[in-house]
Amino acid sequence: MAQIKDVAKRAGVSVASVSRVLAGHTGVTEATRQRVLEAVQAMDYRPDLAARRLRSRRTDTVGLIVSDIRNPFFTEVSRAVEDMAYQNRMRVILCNADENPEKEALYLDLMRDENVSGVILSPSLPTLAHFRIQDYPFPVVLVDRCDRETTADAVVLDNTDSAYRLTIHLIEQGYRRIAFIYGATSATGRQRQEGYVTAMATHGLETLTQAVPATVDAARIAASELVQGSLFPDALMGSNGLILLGLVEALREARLQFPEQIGLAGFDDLPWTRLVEPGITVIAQPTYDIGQATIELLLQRIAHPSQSVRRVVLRGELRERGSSVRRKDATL
Amino acid sequence: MAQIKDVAKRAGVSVASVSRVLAGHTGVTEATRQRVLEAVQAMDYRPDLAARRLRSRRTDTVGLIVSDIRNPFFTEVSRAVEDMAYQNRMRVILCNADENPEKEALYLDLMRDENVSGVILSPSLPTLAHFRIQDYPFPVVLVDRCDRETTADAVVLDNTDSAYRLTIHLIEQGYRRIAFIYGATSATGRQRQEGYVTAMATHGLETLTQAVPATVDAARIAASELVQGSLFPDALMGSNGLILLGLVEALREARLQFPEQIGLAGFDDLPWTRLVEPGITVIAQPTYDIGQATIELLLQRIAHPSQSVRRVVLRGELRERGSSVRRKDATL
DNA sequence: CTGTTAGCGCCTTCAC
DNA sequence: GTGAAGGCGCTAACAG
Repeated sequence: MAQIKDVAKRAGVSVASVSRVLAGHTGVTEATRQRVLEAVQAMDYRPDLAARRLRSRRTDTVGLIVSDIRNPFFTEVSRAVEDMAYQNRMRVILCNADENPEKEALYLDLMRDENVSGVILSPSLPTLAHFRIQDYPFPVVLVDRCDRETTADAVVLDNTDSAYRLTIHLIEQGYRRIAFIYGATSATGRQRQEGYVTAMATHGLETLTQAVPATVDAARIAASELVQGSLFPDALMGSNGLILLGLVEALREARLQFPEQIGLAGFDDLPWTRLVEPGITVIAQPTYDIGQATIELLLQRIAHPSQSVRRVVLRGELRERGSSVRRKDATL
Repeated sequence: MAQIKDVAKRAGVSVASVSRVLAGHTGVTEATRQRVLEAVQAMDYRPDLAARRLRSRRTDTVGLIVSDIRNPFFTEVSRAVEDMAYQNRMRVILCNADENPEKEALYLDLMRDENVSGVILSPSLPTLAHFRIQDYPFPVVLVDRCDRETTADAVVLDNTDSAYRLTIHLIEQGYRRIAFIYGATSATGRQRQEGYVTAMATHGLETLTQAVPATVDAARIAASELVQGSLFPDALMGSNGLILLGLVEALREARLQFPEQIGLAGFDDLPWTRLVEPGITVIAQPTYDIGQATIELLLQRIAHPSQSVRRVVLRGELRERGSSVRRKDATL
């Protein structure tokens, strides 16, 4: 492997000049610049990143800690982060916390060891509860999940408002006993539940909520009990794509047709929500945009460590489909 | 930040001893070992990875270059890789090539710059065609995609055989004019197409194949033309989950019911294939196992650079569902 | 504008 | 068994 001094020798300059040219510093004669670049090219010189990182004390690396990589929401966010990061000459270290606070802590610790330039994190509820930005030696931008109280850069959906609009939609379609099944491990689920509660209260309706671990199976089991119990909901709402999937499975098992026998709506416009007849009404999240906004916020923060804390809130879009059409016997 | 010399000072030993203890070397008195560990603990000392990497010339980092992170197959593979890698004290650098050979080349180059310990790659067809393991200064294990000719460690599905079995299943169910729509950018698609062709030939049936870019939209458009054209297929097969999704969309648009009006089957047992009535017949891939086997192979290769090349072939599992049930008018 | 040089923090011979 | 010392390859401060 060619080293910087080999390049310097070949170009007939000092290592400092080579370094300067490669760093894009000004104050180098065009002539030397050319000679250096030529030598670099000829020798296929590649700076040793370990050495550079040791010397410069920066890694140009972003840590991405997602709650659950299997959730298509996070997949798409990761894709956006990855795209933008490499465009900005940054590496991405991927970590999947599997909704496990201990793993989150472990990975955050690892990020410290790695001396990353910054971290993107979608914290679980326990982590978020104790989260203080000043506990970390690197900038952190939260994505998807954050509290009103959290003092940190963040990019989130308008969760409460979106859930409110979705609930109102169901109410307007004539549903009354609407049950809300939501993920207990995230701030997002809770905020969406708040929106649901507010909407129900506005119309003087009783609420019916159920917190579950954010998995398909947990949602399926909870929904099964709900529809077969004595509470007789006339519509089901799920707080995210995985939970919504569990609800559909439960309704299939119970042989309940939607919207004829029970209404259905949820979050995340996943491909299958259009394919399951007659289509499922959802709030679509601008997932790629969320990821993009997050990495942009992080890059800005890295560039300007002391700029004021920002929160970017993106709007969810209601996509009405067959699963929530007006009940024949509805009376408003 | 505490450094190794601070720890040494506090423990009353030399930096060499600290280094030895931390590296788990033998030949250190239990007494000094204890004093060092105590000091490390007390000072919350963390070795500087950049320095360690420069000095040791190894990064303990794995590069993961997937074709398309949105494909749930690769999501699950990534999850397994990530799990196992961190369990083995390795970092994972994530790269999403988006089925783009240029991006693949770019990322492979980047892996070289990063001096990674090894790379996991799911190559596009062009990359695979020119792929020679000796062109890279690090071990590479291929995942999901590889040719018969490729001389490299690899973990793949029994693509040809699985496709053969799936096709035979359709034939046995009475389908005759079976069309196969497959991803043109991967060896996988082509191998599955071979299995289809073999199965059709076995029964003296005419083949009907269509290569498309491996995206939902491309598959949808191709399928639309196919079912509305003059070739009148009586069944459709898709070579992976994204393509299968496109096929379903096309059938919906054309208002063709499966299995009544047309049979349907494909690859990848995604959640929605059970939910789309009456369920879609698929070959299920052991995705997590594939990922796990891949990283294990890579770790072995890193440990034993000169061990013989290995190929791990995992078996796909046929899951029969309603979309391929026997046609009423079938005559074998 | 260019070159010389002193480290960045750690590991690892090599003596003792 | 332990310590002293020389780099790993690069950047940046300083001097010219």
